[in-house]
Amino acid sequence: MTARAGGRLTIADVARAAGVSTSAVSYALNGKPGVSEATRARVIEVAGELGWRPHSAARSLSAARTGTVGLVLARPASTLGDESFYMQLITGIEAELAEQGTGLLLQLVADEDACVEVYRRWAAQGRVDGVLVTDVVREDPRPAFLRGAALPAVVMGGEVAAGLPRVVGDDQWAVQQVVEHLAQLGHQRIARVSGHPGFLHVHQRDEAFVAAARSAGLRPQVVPTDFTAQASRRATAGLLAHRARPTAVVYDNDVMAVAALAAVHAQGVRVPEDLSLVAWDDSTLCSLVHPRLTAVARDIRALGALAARRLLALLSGAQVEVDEPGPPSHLVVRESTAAPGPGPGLGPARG
Amino acid sequence: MTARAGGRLTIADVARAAGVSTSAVSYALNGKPGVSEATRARVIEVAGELGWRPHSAARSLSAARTGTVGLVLARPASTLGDESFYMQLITGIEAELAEQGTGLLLQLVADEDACVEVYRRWAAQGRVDGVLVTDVVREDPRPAFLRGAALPAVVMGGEVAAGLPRVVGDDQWAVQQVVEHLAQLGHQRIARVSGHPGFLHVHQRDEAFVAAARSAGLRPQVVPTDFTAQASRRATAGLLAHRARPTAVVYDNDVMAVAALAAVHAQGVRVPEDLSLVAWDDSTLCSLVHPRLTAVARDIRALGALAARRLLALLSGAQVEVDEPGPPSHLVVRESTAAPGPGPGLGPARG
DNA sequence: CTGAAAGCGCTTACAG
DNA sequence: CTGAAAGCGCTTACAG
Repeated sequence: MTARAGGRLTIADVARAAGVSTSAVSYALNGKPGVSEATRARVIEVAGELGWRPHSAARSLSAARTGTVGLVLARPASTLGDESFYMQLITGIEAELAEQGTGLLLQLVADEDACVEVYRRWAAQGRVDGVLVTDVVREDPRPAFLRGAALPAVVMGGEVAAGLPRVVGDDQWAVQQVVEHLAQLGHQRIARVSGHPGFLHVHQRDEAFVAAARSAGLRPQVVPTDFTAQASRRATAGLLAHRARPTAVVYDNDVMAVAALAAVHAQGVRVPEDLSLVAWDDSTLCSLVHPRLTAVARDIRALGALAARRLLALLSGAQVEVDEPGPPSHLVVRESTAAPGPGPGLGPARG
Repeated sequence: MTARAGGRLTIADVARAAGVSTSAVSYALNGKPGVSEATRARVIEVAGELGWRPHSAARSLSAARTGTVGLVLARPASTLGDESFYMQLITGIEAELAEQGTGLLLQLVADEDACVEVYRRWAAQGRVDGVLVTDVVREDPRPAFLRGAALPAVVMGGEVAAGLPRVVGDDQWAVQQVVEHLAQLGHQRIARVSGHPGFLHVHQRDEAFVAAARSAGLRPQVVPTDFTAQASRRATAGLLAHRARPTAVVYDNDVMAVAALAAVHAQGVRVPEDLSLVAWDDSTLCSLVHPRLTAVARDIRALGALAARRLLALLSGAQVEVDEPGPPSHLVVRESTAAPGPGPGLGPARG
């Protein structure tokens, strides 16, 4: 009942041990008709005893499916490390894939064009059965390529029509919740320190923010950044230097919000008495600091899992809706937001 | 010059287009002897024009190598997301692998036993050429399995003999730097809020900490945790409640250090006037807070890259040393460490 | 230096 | 329900 010395255990070994043909083993293990239930059970038992598993490459070659899904991330290494978003997303994706015995091939690249090159190579090599796409940018070359290359794909969190199946966010709704929260507290001038405007979700949050603020009678400002702590400090300092400074600022990630908190704190600006702060994408980090940050929370893991499940469905030939809503956002109100101070005076000199 | 309709482009198409045999194409593309340089050049050109790439599964099956390396992480999803360590490590690994055209298969599991199950499956399926191992625990089942399964592996950051090639850290040296720094500032009682004691590197840092403190004439304390912010707050509160409270605390990750900073700050304890804080594994987070945290910095990306390079060398049959030093640690002194306050009095009531 | 052929380990029509 | 055989797309001895 052991493999021949030096060799790999193959389907032939299992067939021999079970006293059936190799095709019977294949049918039995893959849950296909063509074998009696008695034979199927015996084959499964024998395979288990021997510890045989179908050779991945052989199966891929004959079945024309790899059992692997690809994820290419086009963000700087520092961003990937600092924002828990990506690891949470990967965790969610992986959990779903693992459940179905599918592997995750991960590659990190510099930009969307490099991303397309990876897709092109993977498609030519038959390396993956499909890919998961995130961080769609304006004029993103990926959707068009993926449609043309016949490489199945699901876009995560994209807000615009990409012509690909998508798990869509509810950013617009979430932006409204944030603005309403600030309006109810009595804020009149609110600002948004946003991420890189090339990202579609950033652009759409920007527009939603301005629209929601105006319709609530507030005066909005938007400052674009590159998602880094340094850019956040600079943007925040710029906002606070104005005569008509905002009394509340919404940041596009947790790192920028926390960096701003520390920076304004060091200048004697009190949060939330002098300035209210909101972070987008709640994280452990937001609860780590003092005061804890009010934040827009999403179940990123669920987003990843949902996208993975959809891709697997797509690969198994199921009909899938083009758009499916992702996990809902909700505002987690903590201590960093409160009613604005009495007047334009700001800082420790006040009171 | 195009593939036949509906079909995949194969080596036969390239051979036909170049007017040679398929074996000549294979030799030419793989840089093997057996073709003239003129033929090789023409084949490469034709393959490029057609956009042909060897089919991954076919190559794996015949060449008995997958061009893929595996990484299994056995940590809770929250830890993976919160600590930038993992994404930095993956970034470093991936950069090195990508350069050599090797893929990274990533899987997340609950514990070391589940990790072994994945290795077992991968080995049986011929899914990867080798694996990278991190977070070695006491009585870790993985090294023994990997040696037995003939699955090539390199251990990252392990400090003990695992019988596998390792990229080793310099934790002992780093601990000494931290302790010396605190001793020079005049601290007498120092504590270490360490991670889960099951991890070998944690255990070894614990021992090194106690030894270094004693030999410097200091009084050390060690409190084990599970690496979470909550455990850090509890451990820190416990330390500060003692009569002979420490005047400096070293935390085993950035999240715990930042959580403790916020917690003691909320209680009126000033950092560094009343309490000095040190974080292990510097990160963006450590520079985000106020005061910025003194921290032990390592080039995690370089660690990942080095381990990946070693594994690739191992796979290509090169002789590799069993132990190779990883990137050196160094102490980054910032504002969270200073000389201890004048007496046992602590908190806002003082002075 | 080149070509025809076997073989990697599966899956899947196809005939019994 | 079962078995013999072709085929997936490469690599690699082996004979010319």
